[in-house]
Amino acid sequence: MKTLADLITKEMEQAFQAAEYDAKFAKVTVSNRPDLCEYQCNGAMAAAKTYRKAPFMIANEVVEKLQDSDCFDMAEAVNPGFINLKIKPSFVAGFLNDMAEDAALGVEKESEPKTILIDYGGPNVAKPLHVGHLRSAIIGESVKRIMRFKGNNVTGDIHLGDWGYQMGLIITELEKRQPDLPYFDESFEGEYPEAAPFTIGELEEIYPTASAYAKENEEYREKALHATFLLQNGHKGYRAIWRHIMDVSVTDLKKNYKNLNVEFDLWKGEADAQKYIPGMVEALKEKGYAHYDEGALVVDVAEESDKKEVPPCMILKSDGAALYDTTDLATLVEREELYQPDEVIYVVDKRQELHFVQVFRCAKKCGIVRPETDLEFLGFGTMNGKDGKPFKTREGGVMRLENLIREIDDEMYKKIMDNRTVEEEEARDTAKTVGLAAIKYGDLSNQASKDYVFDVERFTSFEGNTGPYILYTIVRIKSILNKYQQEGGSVEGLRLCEATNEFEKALMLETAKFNEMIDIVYTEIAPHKICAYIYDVANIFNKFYHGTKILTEEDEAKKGGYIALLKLTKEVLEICIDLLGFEAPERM
RNA sequence: GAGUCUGUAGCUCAGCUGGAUAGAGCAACGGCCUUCUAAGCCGUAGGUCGAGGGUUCGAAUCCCCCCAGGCUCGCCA
Repeated sequence: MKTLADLITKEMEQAFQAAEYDAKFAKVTVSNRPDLCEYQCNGAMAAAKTYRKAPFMIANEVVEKLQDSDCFDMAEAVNPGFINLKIKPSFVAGFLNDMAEDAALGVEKESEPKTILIDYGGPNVAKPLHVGHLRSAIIGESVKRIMRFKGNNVTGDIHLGDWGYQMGLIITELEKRQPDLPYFDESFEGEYPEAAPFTIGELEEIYPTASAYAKENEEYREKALHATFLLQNGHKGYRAIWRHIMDVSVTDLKKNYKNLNVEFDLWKGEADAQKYIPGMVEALKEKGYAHYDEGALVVDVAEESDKKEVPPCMILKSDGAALYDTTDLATLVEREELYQPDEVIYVVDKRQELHFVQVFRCAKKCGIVRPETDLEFLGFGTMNGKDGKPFKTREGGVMRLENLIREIDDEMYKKIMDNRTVEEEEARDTAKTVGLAAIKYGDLSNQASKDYVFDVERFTSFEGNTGPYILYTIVRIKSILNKYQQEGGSVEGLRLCEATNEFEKALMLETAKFNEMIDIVYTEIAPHKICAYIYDVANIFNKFYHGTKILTEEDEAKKGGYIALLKLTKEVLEICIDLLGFEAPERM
């Protein structure tokens, strides 16, 4: 269904035309002076130049044509040429009743659904998740849900870092510790054990140990590099170890992402792209796109309009090995073959922008993707600590994600136990739900592309513009609706009434902006605007709540209207937080 | 050095395809719980929107220049 702003603009267009002005000046926007009006049109001022006429006169002529509109309660021209508007309560109520009947609350699905692949998460196997992985997961998940809500065919791919030097390091360290394992016996002919020779805990210790040792011991480093080479060239025993690493690590990753309420459709990784590399490299050479430069195989991707030099996309190092560019290109080959996406969105640290510019250009230039494929780089900023520097533990180390979440949950749990008398188990559950909302809202309420400060104290204080405040508002609404039902009322089939006070009107107008807001968020890929919106809704609801007795209202029709408005507000908020990737508890 | 992003209240951030008096939250101060959850509501105080120039009837927003900071700049990912 149309947005409220569109409906109003249409009405305004008719008035402009009736007054013999071009309808293109009729755009109506939300007022920036809520004390004066609800919506406004600035078109008369823009039209003044075209028609060589005072803006105020134009505004007046247009306003005259609006006097018997069934849309506006008030339309007035104000100096220097603003047209100030107030919407008829009946018009808003009608709009909201239509909205309430629609499962998507008035949001239209994409008329031509696209096949979209979102590449996010990007953890490395065998390494614990740390705070650096948080943003990609949170933002990517939200973007996925938004795209999907608009009716697109969306696939989320975790794109594991599961190939390369790190694997060689683990294999080398493992051989050093347990040389008798059959994987290292070149003459071994039997079946390798099914169980992995390490736990996730051991694995997470092996990698950093090996990595540190390789930096000081050249021989060890050479060995690890060689192990990497052997693995990539199909060494049977190393392949078996690799599979163990994958099994153990992916099981653990799934558990961790589940705790974050983040879900991937595909658990593909860099390893899956390897088999596409030889063919791709051959094709690039054959078609003449790639050439050797300083010993490395590269594809030039510089363009004339570049303000700065864009280095070529490197396909093979001078020693013949593949690297980052290669794998990402091969992944695109794979994706094209398996999914033919119309759009691929990369939710990645913004520092990787240049790399993706190179990869995208190369993929387009060499026909790895179709010319019309939309390759989108959604770079996000760094999560900083209170000091404005990248987030660290108190000791200065990298903060593990699990620990961060635990810290927030514990803080949350204390707060719940202090404030309310609830069972311990319920408090634990609620703490998890609210803690996750605090983290996700804290992240998503900032523009993705900017760095932001993750302040544990602030995020656990739960006041003001926070996830918990939003949840608290939803819980309040739920509580009233539940009580209404306990008293024998039914929330189904109720109709919203015309607003009779300013708080109710404000809430209705805000709720009515839902589908317009979603469309903006969708086209701009801007989850933070959902946060801004629900914060407004929550604020306005709380004002309304404060000033209006709902359940004790004696006029039954009016009370029914209130309940219908509450139900709709709750649905709007719940859809929004679902798009952000968290949910509300029943009580808190 | 080049490119790029950022600079808005003490702190953390919105607003940036130009509109009327630049908005929130936190922190500070003062009110509101025998009544639907006080994780709330109401109020007070706090700003030459980094500096300067320009375009415009109108600039935090667009253009130029300068200052400060972050990030990136071919064989790591």
